[in-house]
Amino acid sequence: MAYQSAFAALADPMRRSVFERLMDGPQPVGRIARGMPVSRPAVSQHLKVLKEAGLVTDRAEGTRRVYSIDPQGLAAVRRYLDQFWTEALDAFTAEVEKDEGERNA
Amino acid sequence: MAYQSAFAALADPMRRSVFERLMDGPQPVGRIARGMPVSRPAVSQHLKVLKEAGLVTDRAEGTRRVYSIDPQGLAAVRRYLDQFWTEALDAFTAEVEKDEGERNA
DNA sequence: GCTTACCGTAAGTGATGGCTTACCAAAGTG
DNA sequence: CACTTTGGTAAGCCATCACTTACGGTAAGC
Repeated sequence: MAYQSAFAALADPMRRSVFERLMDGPQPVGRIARGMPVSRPAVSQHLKVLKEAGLVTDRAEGTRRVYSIDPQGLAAVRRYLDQFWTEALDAFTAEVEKDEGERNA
Repeated sequence: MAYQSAFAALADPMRRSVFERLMDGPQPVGRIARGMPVSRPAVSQHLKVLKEAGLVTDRAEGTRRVYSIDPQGLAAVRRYLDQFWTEALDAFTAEVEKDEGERNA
């Protein structure tokens, strides 16, 4: 249902980096920002976008905010792609079979 | 391997519309553009981006160019997401179980 | 209470990107 | 050959966006 914002969120390379960092498990903003080529506020803004896209969740832990990956957004994108999968793949292989490898680009 | 450009390509709503139109099967540019709120050159530009992202392929048919969905780009995005799937989902459910529903957003 | 650490937000700026119109090339049709 | 159809490309414009610095607000430590 929110695959639209999820795509937009994952389109930016830096924001993907932020997202991928969370693969190592939940982390506070400061830790995520450390070692990144952009400022901490920039990371905060990226996290906000990711959160609105349902790709991450945050929880307060003292003065820190710990972010973790939210499977919800991932699931939305996955569903969107799967919607194409059979449909498009059928049409594609049908095309390929029709003119059996006379084209390759 | 080209999930990067695929995400960027699918981030734009209008470009997604172009892409989704191909679900009805391979179509020439003119047919795709007809009924769309943007000009035909705009559609051409979108198709170029989609092509470079490995999401569509084109073949010449007389003076027309017929575009179809290319599963290759879809597969790349799918693999990228799956890479998170287990990893992130494990971490997530682990977190959820740890503080068993005391937080909800 | 004061200071420090942590983080979100506001404002401003430079770059990216999607759109339009205009133009050009190629393939069919008389 | 002239004419039409089809579609890719160039140039220019305007909106969006990612980044920076500056600021404010809250929780912990002394």
